[in-house]
Amino acid sequence: MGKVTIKDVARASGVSKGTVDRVLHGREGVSRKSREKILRVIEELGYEPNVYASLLASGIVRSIAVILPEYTPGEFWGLYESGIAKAASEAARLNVEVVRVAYNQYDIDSFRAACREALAKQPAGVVIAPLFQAETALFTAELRSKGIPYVFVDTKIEEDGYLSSYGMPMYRGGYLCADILSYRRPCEEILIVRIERDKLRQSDPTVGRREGFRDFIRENLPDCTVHNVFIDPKDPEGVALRLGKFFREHPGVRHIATFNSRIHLIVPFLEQNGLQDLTVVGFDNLPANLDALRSGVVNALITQHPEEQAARAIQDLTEFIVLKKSPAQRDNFVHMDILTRYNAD
Amino acid sequence: MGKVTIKDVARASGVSKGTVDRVLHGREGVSRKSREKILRVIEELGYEPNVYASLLASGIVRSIAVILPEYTPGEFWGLYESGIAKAASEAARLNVEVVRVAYNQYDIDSFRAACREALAKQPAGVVIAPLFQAETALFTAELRSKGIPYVFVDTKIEEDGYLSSYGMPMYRGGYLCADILSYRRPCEEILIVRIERDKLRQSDPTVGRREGFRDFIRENLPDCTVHNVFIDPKDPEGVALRLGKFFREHPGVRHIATFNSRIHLIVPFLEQNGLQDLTVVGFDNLPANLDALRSGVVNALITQHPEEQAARAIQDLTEFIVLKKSPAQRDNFVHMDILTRYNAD
DNA sequence: GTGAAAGCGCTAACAT
DNA sequence: ATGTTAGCGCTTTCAC
Repeated sequence: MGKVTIKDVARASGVSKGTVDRVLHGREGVSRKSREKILRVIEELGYEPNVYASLLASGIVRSIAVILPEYTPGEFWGLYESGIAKAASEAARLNVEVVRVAYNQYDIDSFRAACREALAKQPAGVVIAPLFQAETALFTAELRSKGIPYVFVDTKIEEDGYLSSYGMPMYRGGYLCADILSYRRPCEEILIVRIERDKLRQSDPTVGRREGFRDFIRENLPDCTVHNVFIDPKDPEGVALRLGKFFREHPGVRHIATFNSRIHLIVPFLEQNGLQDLTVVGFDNLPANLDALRSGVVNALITQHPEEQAARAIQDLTEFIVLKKSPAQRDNFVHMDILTRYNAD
Repeated sequence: MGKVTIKDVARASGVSKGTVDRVLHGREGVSRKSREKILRVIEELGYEPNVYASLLASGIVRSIAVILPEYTPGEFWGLYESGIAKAASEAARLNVEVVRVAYNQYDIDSFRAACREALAKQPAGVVIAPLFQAETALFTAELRSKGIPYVFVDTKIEEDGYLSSYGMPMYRGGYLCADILSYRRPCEEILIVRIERDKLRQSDPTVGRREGFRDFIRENLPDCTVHNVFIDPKDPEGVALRLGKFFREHPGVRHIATFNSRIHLIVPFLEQNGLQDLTVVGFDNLPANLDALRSGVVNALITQHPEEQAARAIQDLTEFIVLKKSPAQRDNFVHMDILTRYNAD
């Protein structure tokens, strides 16, 4: 059972292992007669090749291109790294290497260039965070035409050719955010802090959260007013100025949320102005966010698990590429965790 | 990166591969000095052993015991076979063999004996369908004390030591069954056909379905009467007699369901008595059930995917045993499919 | 066309 | 206590 080797096939066919290998890989230079005989024997004996031994001997290395936004240390996209590293070392055992391609998430040309660059590496598979939807659709069409499998992380786009997808349910995340925010005390006004530059991006990944948030408010706190303030991450002074102005005009606001990972950006302002009696909720376990959680400035963080997304994306691709095994589940929503200062560690 | 081999470690340590292998496996006969040097080099070089090469060379074979109820051809538990076979051939590539242990699902002593038998095979892992709950708890406690991982299929028991579990959401299945049954036309009376002998079993796996069914009726068809008829699968004539009696007493009944896989047992009776204008719903895609679906006697089947459960259970165990990889998800509910004559094939 | 031989990373039996 | 060797199942040169 399953223990038939190439040697057995060779012996039973009256040829050498080399010849069997040739027909196994459909290579030239085997007589019609031998080929047929060998094929018959394979059938009879129920021979199945051992992928692992094959990989070991051939040394064929395939690569998976991982296309993600570039980041500076401490930013959201950096959270994927540990998962990528872990999965990469597993994949290495199967002769699959992981190559990184980064793009500027605010520059579509950079995204296009990243796609070209990835393709140039002749990957056997691609992991991609599709921040530019239309552009991604063009790229995946090309991947499909080349027969290259791909998986989405962070979000997916509406199409049907991907191997699997990993992401967080955005709408529910926003809904949950509103729930947590209003849980501790009644809220009549909420401040949403948003990123100025996100307006530039074709697809703002936080729209789903915004909708979920809005629906929760509509259903549960119809009298609550939601304010927006836009800030620029690169301009800390500007952040302080805008928030200062806002709180002078709206001194009664006691609830703040962000729909992105940047809640930490407002921490200095809150600390410097002694604004302690607030309820502050954000997303993602960036080191800076966790610090703010521990110090009590931020009350709760909703986290997805980017490292898990990355690891499983790479794993799915690796297994598909070398073992031809399809993932157990195609669309995967990672679970959300709610972190407070009491379970931050 | 990840490409450091035992040879590299040997060279850098100034010893032979053999010695490196010895420390890698904590075997005797290495000088303190060499051991420390080698350990240091392993650390520095970031050496990680290649499991696949190791397996290939050692030829160590581990086994997984699969403990399921025995069955005769065409019965429910036979549906697991194809999944077991498939997973077994995959596992074989990793030197894991699957051994079967069967028990009589109506005889607790037989179940106990099966557990003993499985244990005697010194398995590296166990797959089990826990039809006897209390008895299973005792067995898994023993597995835990021996450090043997196990996974549940079909149902799980309430404890916390299993590696993963696969099953169908019983309650929802029953709820769905009632929905489908009452979909086509109003129903005032329903006949549930049950198995006489299931009373004997300590845990009837269909109770969950019965509850879901009952709740649907209560919520949506409060005026509907539910009848029960008990039959003995081994006594076809008795089946006909009991059903005949029932329909003489309740000629208005137009809806029939089972909560187990045995809907096919009532097909001969329905055919022989020309009872065509009924709505009949059952569970599981047994060959006999599919035939009844195609011929129109049964209107719908709700199917779980036993073969998928088995395959994934074995896969989880194999990966855990040889690669130390934990399953992506611990509790898994397989999806339910609704089969009618139009999508039976 | 085909066989023989070496080698992939690792293990295990046998030397020394 | 350590090195050498053969071999796991398969691939890949290199002969013939």
